[in-house]
Amino acid sequence: MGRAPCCDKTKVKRGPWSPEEDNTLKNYLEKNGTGGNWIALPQKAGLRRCGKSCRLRWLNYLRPDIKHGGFTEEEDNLILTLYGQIGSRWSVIAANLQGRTDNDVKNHWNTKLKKKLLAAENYTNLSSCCSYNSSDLNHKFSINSFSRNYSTMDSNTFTSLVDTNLTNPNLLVPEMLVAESDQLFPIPSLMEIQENGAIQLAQDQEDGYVMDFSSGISSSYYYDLVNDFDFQEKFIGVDDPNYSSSFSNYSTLVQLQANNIPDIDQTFRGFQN
DNA sequence: AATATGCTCAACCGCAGGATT
DNA sequence: GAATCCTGCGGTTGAGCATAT
Repeated sequence: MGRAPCCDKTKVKRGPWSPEEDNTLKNYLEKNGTGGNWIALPQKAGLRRCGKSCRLRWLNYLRPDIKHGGFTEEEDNLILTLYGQIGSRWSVIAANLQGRTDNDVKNHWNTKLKKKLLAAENYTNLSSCCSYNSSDLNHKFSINSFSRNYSTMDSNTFTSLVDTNLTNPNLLVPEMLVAESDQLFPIPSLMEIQENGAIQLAQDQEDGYVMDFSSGISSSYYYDLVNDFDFQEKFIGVDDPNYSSSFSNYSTLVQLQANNIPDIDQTFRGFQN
């Protein structure tokens, strides 16, 4: 047996809402609320609309706390970050952006951000696939390492890929790991990070933690720490010719990310040398 | 100026899943 | 426990506007 339709489509109006309909719906909801039943609402409010349509119109357009207008750079960065972590769960992403609806975020993604990301990924080449095992630490890592050629990427595109505002507290930077060709360099220990600070470490380890191919391809990475030492690759910074001081940019990001770890001891427990 | 093409975003659709009967 | 109702969600569509040819 199929589902009964939510309303009789021959008897309801469809398509764009008129200002009069908007006023009717807004006035009704401000006075009475939804009454816990969107299906019955249009009849009570005197609208020839489907309940689902009323709900959508209210949630996506008429609500007083809706933010209309273009997305800021900060919002773009947050969407990109969250999409990388949870995918197309627009309602969850929208919940992190005050005044934005899932529909807004989804539209923005489909029309702007997806293209931005695809353009960026055209610069992405798989360079190697490595694994790092440490019996001392009793943990195993399996890491896919990618290198990206940013040499021709404009700085706006580059900036849009980096969560410079660090708005998501779940983002962690437990390690820096850099590969040169297929070789992996050691991951700095917690002790080293605590004693020297991430900036100092990055500056001290120019040859170890930053790839610098003569071809112009260079990259650095940080990793999310998720679910019991399961690492997810994230991008942090590059040696980009468009940046006069790209290495200091990278170091700053590492430091900011390190500061953002709420409980570094807890994060690294079991990891230390 | 006319037409084609691309872009934006409001609105719709169908499904999943929780609540209710 | 099954059937039905209702809400919320993500995917998709298409009208209207902007820009290119």
